[in-house]
Amino acid sequence: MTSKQEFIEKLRNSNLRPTKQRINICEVLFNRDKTFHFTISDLFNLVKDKTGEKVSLATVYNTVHAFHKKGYLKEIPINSNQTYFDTNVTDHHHFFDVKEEKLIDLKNEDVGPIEIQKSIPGKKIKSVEVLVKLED
Amino acid sequence: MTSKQEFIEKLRNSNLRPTKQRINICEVLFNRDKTFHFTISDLFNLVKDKTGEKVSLATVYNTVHAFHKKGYLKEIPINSNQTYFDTNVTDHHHFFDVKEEKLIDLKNEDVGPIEIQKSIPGKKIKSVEVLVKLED
DNA sequence: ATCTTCTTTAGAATAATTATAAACAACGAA
DNA sequence: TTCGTTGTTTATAATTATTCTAAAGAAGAT
Repeated sequence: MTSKQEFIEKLRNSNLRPTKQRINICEVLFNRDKTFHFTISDLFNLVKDKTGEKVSLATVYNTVHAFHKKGYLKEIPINSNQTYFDTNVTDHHHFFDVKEEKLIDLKNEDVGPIEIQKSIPGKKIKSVEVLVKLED
Repeated sequence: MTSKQEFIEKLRNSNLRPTKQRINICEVLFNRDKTFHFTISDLFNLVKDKTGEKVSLATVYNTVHAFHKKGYLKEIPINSNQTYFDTNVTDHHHFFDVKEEKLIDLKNEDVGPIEIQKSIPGKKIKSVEVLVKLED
């Protein structure tokens, strides 16, 4: 069970004051067992459903972006018109079930080490992400 | 050098009639040596610059989508507000220069073999793609 | 308490994409 | 070739995701 104190700490670390609305957002994001893949729209609706309190869309965007910047959320690249985020911020990869449009986590040990044998002068590697598409 | 006949064939295979506008689009897309990464907006501007003839944005969208559906173009998943396409439809990997918002192809031999040690019952792997983000 | 600074919010602004519908072009049969 | 059918182009409107704005309200420090 994740405590309110942890939420407040996360918010403070992200340079956000712990307001009622933001704590409700944390409740939906982090008070769960399994990793959570979501769009802003998903989150917006879940906050209302789970806490019974309305939060404005702008607050959801603002909070998610701050968490993302701080590294408490990870953005996931899939072909979609909406941006997906993930509460699992460890270095990991994804299956994407093309038919069902569903994301599935891959543990780091599920994918062998990836060697990049090319470099661009003046640039360094920020991240390496693998997307494995699945079909029937 | 790619011929007009090839463009017409690609268009017909995609269930599109070969019109002047669509052939102009093909000219920009396929009449080149190296692989081409683009957004719809890039393509729209290049058609005007390269052929001297204006094409409506709607026609560009419609043609690109048909080619994508048929497999003549590939969509590249990057975290961006715009959708990127690639004329290289083989399985391959990418660098993405986050600052300059530019895609760079990685040859298959630039990336070591990738082992996926997990499987989902009833599903098989369709593709494995790596996106390497670069920063300064 | 009080003052400053940050936050919330509804609604407006923006940007990418998709839909619409009227004028027009390609196709194919006679 | 001509004509009817069907697909296409286009400007523009509609839609959708996201960001911005500015006024009212809440948190933090003293």
